Amino acid sequence: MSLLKPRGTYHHGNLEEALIGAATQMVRTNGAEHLSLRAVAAEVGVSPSAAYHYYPDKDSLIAGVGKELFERLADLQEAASSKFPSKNAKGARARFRALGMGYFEWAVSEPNLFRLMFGGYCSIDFADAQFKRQETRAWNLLCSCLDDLEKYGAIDPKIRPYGELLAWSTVHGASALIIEGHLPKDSFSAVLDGLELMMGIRQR
Amino acid sequence: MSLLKPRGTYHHGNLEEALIGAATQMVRTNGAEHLSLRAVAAEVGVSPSAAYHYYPDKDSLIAGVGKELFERLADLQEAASSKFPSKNAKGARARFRALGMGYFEWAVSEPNLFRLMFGGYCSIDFADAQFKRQETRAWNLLCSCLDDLEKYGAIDPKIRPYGELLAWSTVHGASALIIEGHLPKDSFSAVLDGLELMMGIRQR
DNA sequence: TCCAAATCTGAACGATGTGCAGATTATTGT
DNA sequence: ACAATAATCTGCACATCGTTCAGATTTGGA
Repeated sequence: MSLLKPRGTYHHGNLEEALIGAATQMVRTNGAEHLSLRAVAAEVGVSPSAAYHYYPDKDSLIAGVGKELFERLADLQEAASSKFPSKNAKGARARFRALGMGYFEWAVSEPNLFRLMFGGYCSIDFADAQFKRQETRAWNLLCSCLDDLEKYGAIDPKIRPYGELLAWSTVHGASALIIEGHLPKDSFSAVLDGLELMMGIRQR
Repeated sequence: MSLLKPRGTYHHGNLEEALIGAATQMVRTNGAEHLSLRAVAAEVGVSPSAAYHYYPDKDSLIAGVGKELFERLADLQEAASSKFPSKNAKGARARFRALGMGYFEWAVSEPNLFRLMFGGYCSIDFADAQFKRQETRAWNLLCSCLDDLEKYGAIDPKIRPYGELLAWSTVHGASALIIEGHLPKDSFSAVLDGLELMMGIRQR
């Protein structure tokens, strides 16, 4: 179903999703801080007030965008994850790297969307079931990867309890610092190298 | 010198700094996304246009706030650093922990200011000398701490080359994820424990 | 003392988020 | 098939915002 309302019609037919779609696109290119509700409505071919039937205010619309983005990120992680079978130490290690790299590449390729998710631009209700499910899904991918590494003796067992926390913090921190220009882009692979070294992640 | 212009006067006398001060305070409590140039001017007792004599637009004012905040953070790190002499392994370790804790506590106690600095809200000119100096100052504190740890054999030499990158990324990432509600507040000490463990940072 | 530079005001413009009354279309019950 | 009701959308209005610009006020130097 199209995002733009056919002219001559009164009902859009798909407004809620169309608004999210247009808003996502506009945040993607202009940044969340420059998003205009009126521009989103115009893009979709609808009056500004129409949006208020689905979202009580602009912040809620942005939160809606955010919720969808967490789903996209979890999908990305799942795709990266499923590329590497992880039936042995080598596979688990490749999966770990793919998860980190996927996270970083998402951040670098879509900095405005990444900022929207993690920069305090959107006030998602953290009790929201849909959101919780997506974040848990991504978190579990990381956990099971670490579990595999442990199973194959490919991670320092002393470090294992800190694994999820450290991996996410480090990868997220490096990604954030890089897209904001505080660290050079090419430093990420070094971060990942260092992280694997520190965690005792090795083949075999 | 006061921030509010005495009524009955025409010239403020200290507008540039007063604007930054008022803006900082308002960002601190309301967040950068809700900062109003007009409100800042009113707070200082001046017409909105007056600000344009010192800052070409609102973004520049926010950037000015940001620049000052990086100075404040470097000061904080310096204070935390100088509390721990680092004349031996134990001291160097305490200093490392103080640097990490100081960074985190700053983030947690002033989330809106932290977001302004690192969330893409302010477009600081990274070539700006004043900014560069402050960021370098903080970076050097971390480097010399790691150097000390190395000197006293209190860090895994294999890890040392990745030290600054990993420490900053991890501490920053955990801080950011925590203030945005993605991780519980009390997880930070675990992150720091894990980081020290991973880096082979130990007493003696 | 007088002139130039620095500093600030006031009014104005277009754009924005949001509320509300009412118009238009879809859906449901009979 | 038709009427009543709900869902959806429009148009207008209002306050606020960032920004511009002509001009008022003050300061400092020759």
